[in-house]
Amino acid sequence: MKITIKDVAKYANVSVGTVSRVINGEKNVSKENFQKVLRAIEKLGYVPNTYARGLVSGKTNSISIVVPMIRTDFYDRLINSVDNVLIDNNYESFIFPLLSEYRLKKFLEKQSILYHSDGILMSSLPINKLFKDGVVPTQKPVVLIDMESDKYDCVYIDNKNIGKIAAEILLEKTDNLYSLTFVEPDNIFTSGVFRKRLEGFEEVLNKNSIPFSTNKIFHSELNLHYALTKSISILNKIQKFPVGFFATTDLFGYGIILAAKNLNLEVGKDIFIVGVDGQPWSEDIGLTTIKQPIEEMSELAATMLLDTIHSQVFPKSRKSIKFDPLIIRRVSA
Amino acid sequence: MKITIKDVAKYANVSVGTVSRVINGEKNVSKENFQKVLRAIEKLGYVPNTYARGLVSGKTNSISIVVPMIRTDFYDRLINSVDNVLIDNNYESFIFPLLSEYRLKKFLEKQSILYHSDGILMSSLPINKLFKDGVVPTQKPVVLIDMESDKYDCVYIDNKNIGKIAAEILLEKTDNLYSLTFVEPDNIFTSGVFRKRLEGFEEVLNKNSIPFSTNKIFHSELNLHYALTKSISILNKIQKFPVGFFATTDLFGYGIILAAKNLNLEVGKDIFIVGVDGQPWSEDIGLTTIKQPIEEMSELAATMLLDTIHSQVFPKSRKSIKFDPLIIRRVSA
DNA sequence: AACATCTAATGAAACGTTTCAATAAGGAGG
DNA sequence: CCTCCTTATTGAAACGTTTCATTAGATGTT
Repeated sequence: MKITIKDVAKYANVSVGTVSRVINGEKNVSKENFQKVLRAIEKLGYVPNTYARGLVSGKTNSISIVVPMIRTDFYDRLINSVDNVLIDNNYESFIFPLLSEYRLKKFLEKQSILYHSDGILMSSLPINKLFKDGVVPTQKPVVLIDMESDKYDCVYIDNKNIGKIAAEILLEKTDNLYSLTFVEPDNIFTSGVFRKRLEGFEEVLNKNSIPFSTNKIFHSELNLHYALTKSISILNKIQKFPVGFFATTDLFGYGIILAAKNLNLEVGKDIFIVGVDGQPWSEDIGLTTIKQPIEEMSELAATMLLDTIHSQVFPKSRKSIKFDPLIIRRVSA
Repeated sequence: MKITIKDVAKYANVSVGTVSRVINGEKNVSKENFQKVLRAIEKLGYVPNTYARGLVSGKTNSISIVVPMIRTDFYDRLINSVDNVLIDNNYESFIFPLLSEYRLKKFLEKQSILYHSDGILMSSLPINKLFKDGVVPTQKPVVLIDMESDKYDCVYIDNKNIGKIAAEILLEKTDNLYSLTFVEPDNIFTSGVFRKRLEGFEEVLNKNSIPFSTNKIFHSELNLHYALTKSISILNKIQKFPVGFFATTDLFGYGIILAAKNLNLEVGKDIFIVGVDGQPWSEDIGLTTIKQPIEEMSELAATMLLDTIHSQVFPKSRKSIKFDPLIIRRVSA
């Protein structure tokens, strides 16, 4: 049989209102009754019904985190950082990884369970491609991470700037420059970060009148196996050394380093490499990398979201917060 | 302003009961009224309130999927397969990756949102370590994937058997055998699959009186970088060839293959390798592997869970379903 | 002593659905 | 023409909370 708040009230010999106030940690409960209610809850094994709560209060003490996938370090760190903020505020999170076309379609509909939490945190998605006019189909507060929008609060890093920084670092060493990058399929999942990074890179080279055209840009899939194979074939073709590589993600930097070792090229002398992401293992392989402060960004975004949820003031002013990347120099450049 | 079922009823000039039946696809609605209601819903932008629904019906048309982490191919495939079953039944899924101690703690509590769906699908977790007496704190139906229990329906693969098969394959080639495996930390997240695989492997070797002790077992972390580095140092120490390796997961097989190529060893001649998982990329690198039929297992588990949810009969008979692994032979063994 | 203020507690209304008993209308079978 | 099903519809009860107006008593202020 189901235990309801009424059973608790009866057992503790108080009114349901009092039990409710105890559960929600509100004041105006005598110490004596507070204890009586706690004991009753414990004794009866009472668990508040989320649906009844949500129905009447409109609050659920939960938020939704929407991410394109969950197979990378990036989102792992993101989710953990958000959770850290939620703990302190007694919130829970639902994670919604898109993963497939089916899931995506579900999540675009306004009746999706995604929108039944108190707020939405969305990361690394092309909001303007996904939603008509870039508007998420909900009245609930929305905060974006690693995305830009003029309609919602957002916390992001300037990917173009990452490319610029990479160019500047590599130019200290050589102007014989190449890039290994990922061609994002032109689908609704992709936000174009790789393209933006490369744009920034090209911009600096152009400004310095250094020749850089499509024949200097190579492509890989997002796995080490492919990156390594590709890097070996690229390095075999290169005539002039030293050479510099902008790896638009650390993974590619890893592939290039492995290939270089395979071909007996000395990293930091014959070949210079700058990666992006600041993966923990980049240290082990001596990869110079440009790191995104994911933890800081995620925590700030979560805090902003909770603030908006709790705020009574409408409309709140929209904030757009840009973070600077962190440069981590190692032997590779 | 919020649009409720009453607004729809008024607009369509029918009763709320009729609107409810339309929403839920029940019969006994005239074609005319059906269309009128649909138009009203569209026009007013009505979205049913999940909380009101859950409160009165006790159903949510959603299930929870609990996984230890979400950064591997295994769970990616598992979730997609489950989703495929859910689509056909108009269900949605919530994914609960444990990820951190905090999340774990949350999910062990009986009031966790995890238990507010219609059923729970749990994968690859040490149920007896996590829950007292191996009992999940809910009355909702539970089905386990890649786990064994005498209390719940489960769909699993015999990991010990995987080790046995690996031994038999490698013994065709050589009895100079080693293993590269993962030492699962003795915490509440780990289910001991790696240990079981190795046990099966050792059992066959013992039966064949082949010397195999701890000095033949090497350990790696679960990332390619580590596996590769470790493999190189191992192969450098090995004197006698050919040599055979049981990689308790494909990832380690990959590391060994990369290391072998690095040291100019011919895979399939100087060195034999058997991996576990049947990752898609194992084909590209010619890795012989023992695959778990994740898709089949997951789909079956999801179907069983939905059956139990819809079943009126209690108690249902408990089922324990064991799958056989698939052997995929390639150049590496 | 009179009045205002604060704290603790109550009980009922409200939240937005589903479900169910009740009713009406139509058609089939005799 | 009567009875019995079947189909379509209604309106109200029920679900388990939170919230709010109300009350009562205790405390403080003039």
